[in-house]
Amino acid sequence: MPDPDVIDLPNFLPYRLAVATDAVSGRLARRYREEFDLSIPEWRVMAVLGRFPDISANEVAARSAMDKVRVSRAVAQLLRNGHLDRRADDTDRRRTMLSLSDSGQEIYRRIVPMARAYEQDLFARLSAREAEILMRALAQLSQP
Amino acid sequence: MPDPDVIDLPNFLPYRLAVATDAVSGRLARRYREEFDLSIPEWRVMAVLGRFPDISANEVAARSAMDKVRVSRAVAQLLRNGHLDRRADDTDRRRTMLSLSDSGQEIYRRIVPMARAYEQDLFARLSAREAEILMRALAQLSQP
DNA sequence: GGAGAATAGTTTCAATTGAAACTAATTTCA
DNA sequence: TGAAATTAGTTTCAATTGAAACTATTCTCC
Repeated sequence: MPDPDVIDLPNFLPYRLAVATDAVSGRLARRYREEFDLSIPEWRVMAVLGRFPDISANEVAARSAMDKVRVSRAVAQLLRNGHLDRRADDTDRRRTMLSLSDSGQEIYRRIVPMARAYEQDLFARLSAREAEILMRALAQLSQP
Repeated sequence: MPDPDVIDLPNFLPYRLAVATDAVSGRLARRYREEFDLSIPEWRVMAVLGRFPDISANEVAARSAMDKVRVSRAVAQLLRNGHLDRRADDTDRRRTMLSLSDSGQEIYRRIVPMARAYEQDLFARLSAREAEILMRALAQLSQP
């Protein structure tokens, strides 16, 4: 029976979530950086474009849980590094359609198995039932 | 059966974790700021000192999953706002022992029920069994 | 005892971030 | 129409962050 006047940080859900995310994202970020010279925002942009080619920066933002500023900067960096192609949308010249360049596709082809393997290593710490419930619980907690 | 050459970001565990943490921490951070004028690092320092009074900044860092730089800055801000007392350790004058001041205890007394209530709102989205498994899974994922 | 290594905590510096302001283009509707 | 509002995307500005350097003190062990 926990003391109701005190909070034990390691058992406090928001703290535990943050610690788990730091651990999981931190390790992954290091590998993206070391093996592919990508930041997490850059990876997210590539992941979205690998799955949904030829969409606008706005659509990337909507599908990556990032605001347009972060997407804009990640896209700019990926363009500098030659990993994206960008073309103006003829019917709406405010929009620019993005897709992975050849070099971007090459990286994508290599990064996906690595990311999957990392995810599998994480799931290996859990039973199938735990994994399923975890994913469902995270979806619940993500709702506004 | 998912396509093994593509990653679907919304089902990718590290991404889902990050999104859930952003949502949960973001809402909480806003309330700490609006109701108590505290940042998350400042709240963590106070939470640790509420549970373990009179410990050093180093011990706070160890118990709050923050590095010493973040702790140092949070402590400096809390001192500026009068929420902490600091006294030099006589036996080791590098160390300084920290504890909540009267004003800090007053805030702590009010913030704990709010944090608990927020956590309860989160748990209300889950069954008891889901909650238990979630907490266990997060602990597993936090391991190095 | 005292030189060198280790530790507690702070400061500096550069990178990352989001809010707000901005530019350019499109849509709305009077 | 065309003026006002909206939207896509970028830039500016200030705040937050961590790594590395730093200061001050203590510990190690010859």
